[in-house]
Amino acid sequence: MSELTFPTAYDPRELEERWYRFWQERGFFYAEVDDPRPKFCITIPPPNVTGSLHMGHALNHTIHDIVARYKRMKGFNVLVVPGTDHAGIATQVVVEKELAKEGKTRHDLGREKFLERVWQWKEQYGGIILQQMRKLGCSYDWRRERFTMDAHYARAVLETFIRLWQEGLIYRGYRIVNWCPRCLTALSDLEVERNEEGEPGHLWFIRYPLKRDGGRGTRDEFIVVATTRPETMLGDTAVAVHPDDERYRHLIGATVILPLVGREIPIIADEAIDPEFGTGAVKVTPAHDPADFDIAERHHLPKVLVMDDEGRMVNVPERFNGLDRFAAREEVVKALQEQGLLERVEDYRVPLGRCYRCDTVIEPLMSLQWFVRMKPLAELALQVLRDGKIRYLPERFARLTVEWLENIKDWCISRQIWWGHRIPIWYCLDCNKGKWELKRWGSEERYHFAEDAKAFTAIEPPERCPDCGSNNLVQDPDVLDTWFSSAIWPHAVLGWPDETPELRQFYPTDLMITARDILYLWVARMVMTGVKFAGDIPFKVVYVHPTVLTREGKRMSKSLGTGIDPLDLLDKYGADGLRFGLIVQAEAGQDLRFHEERLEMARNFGKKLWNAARFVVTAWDGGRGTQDEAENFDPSHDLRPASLPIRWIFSQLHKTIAQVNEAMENYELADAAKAIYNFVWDEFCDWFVEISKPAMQRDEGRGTRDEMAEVYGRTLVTVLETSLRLLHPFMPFVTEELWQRLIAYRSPVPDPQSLMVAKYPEADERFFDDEAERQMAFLMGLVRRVRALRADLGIPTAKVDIVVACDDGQIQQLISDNLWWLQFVGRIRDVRFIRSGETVPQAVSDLVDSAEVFVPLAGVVDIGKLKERWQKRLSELARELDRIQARLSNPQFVERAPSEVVFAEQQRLTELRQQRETLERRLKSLG
RNA sequence: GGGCGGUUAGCUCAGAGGCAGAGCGCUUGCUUCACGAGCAAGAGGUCGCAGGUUCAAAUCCUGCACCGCCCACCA
Repeated sequence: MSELTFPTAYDPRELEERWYRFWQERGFFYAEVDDPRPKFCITIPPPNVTGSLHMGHALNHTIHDIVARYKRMKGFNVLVVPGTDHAGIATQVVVEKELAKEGKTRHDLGREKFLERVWQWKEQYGGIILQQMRKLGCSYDWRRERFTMDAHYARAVLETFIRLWQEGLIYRGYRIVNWCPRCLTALSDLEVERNEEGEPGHLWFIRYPLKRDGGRGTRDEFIVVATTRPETMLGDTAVAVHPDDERYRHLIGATVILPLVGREIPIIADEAIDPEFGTGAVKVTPAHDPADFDIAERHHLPKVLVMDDEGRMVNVPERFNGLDRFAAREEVVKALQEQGLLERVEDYRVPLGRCYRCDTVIEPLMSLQWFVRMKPLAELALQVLRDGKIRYLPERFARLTVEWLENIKDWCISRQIWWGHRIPIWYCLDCNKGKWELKRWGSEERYHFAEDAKAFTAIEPPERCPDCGSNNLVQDPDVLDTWFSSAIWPHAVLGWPDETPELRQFYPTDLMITARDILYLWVARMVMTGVKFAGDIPFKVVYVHPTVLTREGKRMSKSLGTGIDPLDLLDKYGADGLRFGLIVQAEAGQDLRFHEERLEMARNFGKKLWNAARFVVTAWDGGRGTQDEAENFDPSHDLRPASLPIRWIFSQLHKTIAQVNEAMENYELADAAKAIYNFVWDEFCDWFVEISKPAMQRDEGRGTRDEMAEVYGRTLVTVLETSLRLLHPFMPFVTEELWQRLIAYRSPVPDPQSLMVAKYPEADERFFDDEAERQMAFLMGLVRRVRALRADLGIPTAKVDIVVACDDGQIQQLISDNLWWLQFVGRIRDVRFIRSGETVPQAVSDLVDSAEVFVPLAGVVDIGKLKERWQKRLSELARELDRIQARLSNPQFVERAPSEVVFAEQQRLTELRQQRETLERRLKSLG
């Protein structure tokens, strides 16, 4: 019956869909707050709603789900909270592109209609990536899915803003920000991409004429400054030199006439100037350069803005007015040339910033923005990190985060876009008379309030001004940086600011699994807000997983065409194949050069398991194997003298279990996966299953139910069942399928339970059996030697009689006791023993430890080949002997090395000498 | 400019003082009754370079080279 219903083909796709539905329907993914078991909680890094699963996500969620399933089987009440991020700029850009296809811009719709449109888009496409995670097998609590703009979440965001505001940690002011002239918004420093070597550009050397009647009595006509952005000179308000620079000391305090503009500006001295660079004299453009802004603050210089939001020149002479920044650059250079003020031009690599969303060159620009004062927040994070309250894996990232926090700068949180959490700040038009102006900005009427305008916060839109009662209120038009809302993710998804049971039960979370690139952008900020607002660290462990690279070591990127779509891989190898193939190449702290071959290996492993299970189920129908049986397998009772292989496989199994558990506890997932792979394939399939075949044989008058068949059958089931539980977190689908077949197969009522909620194997040291391992190693060595002799000498496959030369009665006994399976796996008919040193005519031999095994020669054999083989072995022996002898004859070694090392070497020396002797004799006999 | 990581078989990577490993690839043989996506037997390595510590170094220390990443206001 079983033979009929166990399909020969392993088809991942069909069974994966089936089992996911099964798990989902039975509610195995859900965690309840009143579950008495210890909790284990993870909040996933919310992917952008615009996203589709890429290789980074695939790895990230493979790790998430392996850990979740492992902990669940370990008896934890596991909660994984899924969700998505509204991804302000990214999403707005996507929807704008959609509009562009209809020939519209967002201004054609206006703010409100546009937002409606974005919501529509989000409802339609925002869940795609979470669907893809389900295909991967993710066992998350989908009832608790969150979105960073859910009503409740939005309230948490505003609450956070207001609390920071009340503590004076939020301020509004003019600063140089990273301005994207395409997105028309400010960006934080972390949202700007910089190329290490800079980008090709020029360094222009410009002559600034000194004012003649400056009263300094100098004969210099010019001071020469160098710049990479000549167009900004139109906004210069000073020239700066280093105070100790001998070349310019006499000019400090002099006045220059700013070319093309005619403005008189001073020459000042500032320590920040590097005399080595360029000419040592710097043009100071306070409104367009962060360093110059600081200089201007120190010297009370005016700040002249010469560019608008879209990067066009304003407040400049007619010739340049309205020109785009790059056109203006050419025009300025031309004008300077005309006036003979351009001294020279050098090629130069310019350090440029680019918008992380649209790659447009960032313009550093003075702008009125909202900022968070970060020092006090960073201090909180530093404290918990220095106290080691959060463990980073690999550990070095904790130190890097500390260093980043120590040098933290204020965070620009306002964005001039529409999609996002609108800043909960209102202004009263009446109280702020004279401090505002109304400007048209696309479709919007924008009120621009002065830096010192009075503002107040409110969660709900307020009716009246708290000061004057006026209802002429205007909300700040800006929205918050997306990362401001994701910074509160762990506590906000659990219900903060309300004191929900979820928050009480699951916070702090236990693990944060993330890639390196958002360690500062996101992870560090969660630590700050978690400690500040939720009163505790947001997670106990940060697991930083490798970045997935192409096989050439390049970044995977859609635009470069170097990306690989995990969905294709899912189709090709199944979720189990993708998961296992990915995790075995994910070595901690090391970037991952993705190799599809590994997925092939993983899929092959799935098939290997499938076939092994098919063998076990069809070869032995003696009863149901259960987890209970696996747990209660009593070695002292079940392991009879004829069952060395059983003692051996249990020893190996439990050592593997110990190894896997240890690796899992340290999050060394690749090591755990490889340990299971090696055990299942090399030990269970290649040896134990083969050995069990003669034990299970039903003919030759032994009947089908004799004791031996029974013990081997039960062992096969037990070991396989345990292996499936071990492997389940890595390959959840195929293991569930096989486990159900193995366990629930013959039950008339379908078993409602699942491998998902079975107990994860624990090592039982009673099964560790070094003696069995040693004896098996010898016997396996014997089989390998016999096979190798046959393979090398082309001896046909028919069974042969072998002869073993050995004086050790125990070894003879060992071989005799196990001959029943040695015959099968070694294709041996019978064995005969002789004294060591004796020889057998018409036979070839090889050494197994101190024994020698002879295989008869059938007919002609290539003596040359045989000689070659022995000579090679002899020279290996000689090399090894030399090494040991040299070592042992070194008195320093004998004296200083630990005695057990010395002893082991002496043992080995004796053994090798004996082997050499035998080999030399064999060689001589060949003539 | 500062910091971090890497360099081990043809490829991708483990190994962290005491006999150099895995997967893939390669060679040879195999209709062995679970599996050819398999089985069996093999070949293949001055552990980046140069010094040092040690009885003993892929492994620890110093320096160098090359590759990759992060941070930084040299205009």
